[in-house]
Amino acid sequence: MEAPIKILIADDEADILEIISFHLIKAGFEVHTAKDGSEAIEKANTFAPDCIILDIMMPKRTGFEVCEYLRSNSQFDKTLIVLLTALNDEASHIKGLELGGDDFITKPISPKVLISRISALFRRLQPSVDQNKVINCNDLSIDLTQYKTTLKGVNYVLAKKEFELLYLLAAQPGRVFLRGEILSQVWGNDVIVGDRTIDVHIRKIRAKLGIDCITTVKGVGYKFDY
Amino acid sequence: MEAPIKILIADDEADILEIISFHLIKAGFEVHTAKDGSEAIEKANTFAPDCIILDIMMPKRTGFEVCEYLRSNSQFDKTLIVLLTALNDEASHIKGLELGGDDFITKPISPKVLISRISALFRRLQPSVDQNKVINCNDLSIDLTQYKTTLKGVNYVLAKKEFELLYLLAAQPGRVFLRGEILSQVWGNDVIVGDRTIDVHIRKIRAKLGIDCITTVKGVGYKFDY
DNA sequence: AGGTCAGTTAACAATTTGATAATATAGATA
DNA sequence: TATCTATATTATCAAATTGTTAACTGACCT
Repeated sequence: MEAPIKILIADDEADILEIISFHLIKAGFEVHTAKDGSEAIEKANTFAPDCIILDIMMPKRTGFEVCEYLRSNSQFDKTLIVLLTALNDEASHIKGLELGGDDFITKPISPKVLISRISALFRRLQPSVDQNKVINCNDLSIDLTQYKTTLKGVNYVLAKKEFELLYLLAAQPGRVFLRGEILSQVWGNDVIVGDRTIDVHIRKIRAKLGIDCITTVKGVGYKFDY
Repeated sequence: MEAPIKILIADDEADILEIISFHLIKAGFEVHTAKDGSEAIEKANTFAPDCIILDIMMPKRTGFEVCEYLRSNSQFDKTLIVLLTALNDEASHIKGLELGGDDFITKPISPKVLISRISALFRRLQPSVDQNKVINCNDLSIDLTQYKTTLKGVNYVLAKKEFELLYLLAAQPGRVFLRGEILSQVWGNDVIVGDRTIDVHIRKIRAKLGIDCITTVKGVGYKFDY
């Protein structure tokens, strides 16, 4: 199971927060709330949500201001921003999108429509995420460009060979890699190392991650199975 | 100059076709039109547009049917689909998005809003190489135009090479840069400098900023992580 | 001429990694 | 069960890699 998508909702009307939260949670999202613009920025930094729903008319900072702040901060590059407003005003609509908003929805909002629209946005966002050689399997994520391995959101530091070995196996889950294949892929054809070397690295991966994601196929090789 | 973005509009009302075409062309898009669902499919195949705007109520085939056809065809995976309708009906709205539509807009349509929304969709679709010369990450700001680095509002003076190195890494937070990449990006391909040079500069950056924003990935390279 | 500073390098320390050997264990087979 | 084989485990050491410091060079300024 993958980590749930995190959504932050910011609105000063408690009723709206409540009803939208309810529906989003029911739809399987992890939801956080904020009651004004400042709190929205605070919680955005704390929770690193995947999507932020901002009411435009809010105390302390307007939705526009929050949007502008988020878009000037590269850590929120991939964060979807949905703006809400009671007034169906063309200028606001355009301004919201120009400030970097991804969607602009006019109240009254139908929760179902809101969820549909958010889902549509995520559907589009997804492909750009795994373009950078990330393997996702259940709650395990292996990112080649970042040399980063996370399990249930927690980061595990693997050494170079360990990482390359895990990445090789995980790239084709279930497929058995012969020892020879592993040697030539991870160590290269000219390097000669003993057979036990693979075992030791496999062991280190299993120990570090604490899960049994690599299965031994006796007399044949290893496979990723998780 | 890049090739213009191609948009196909399908609507049975000639007025609407005309007015939207006019505005889209003025906004720099290449526009094709279709007056019913069948023609839309035909022209989609011929012109391979980047975006297709579909009225739902059309002769021969409805916008829903066209949308469904396009989405069942992998060559249109990356094609944006925007659905238009005169009736603000929640069920249609949801249906349109569930069929794979990227946006759903209710008539009457403001051409400016339509263009804003389409632009917002393209902004997300194209992993735009950040033209922004200022990188902001948490309380750290790196301004290329001013060669200025501030942390929590305090200015830190980095030397040229230090700055360029930090800027390179921070431009893609999390991504590991190989030593070779760093050398060719910061020092240039022809310059030959010793191995320790990078380390020493990294060290100076870490010392000056006083924060651990650069992570070493042993045997691989360095990454910005803050 | 003297001083300062960025950039580089050399030398060495500190650390991490990888490979091996030795031993233990599990699984299969007779 | 005894035996054999393949793998698991552990400890150890060598090698690779990076961190750190200080010294050197040349540019630029006074």
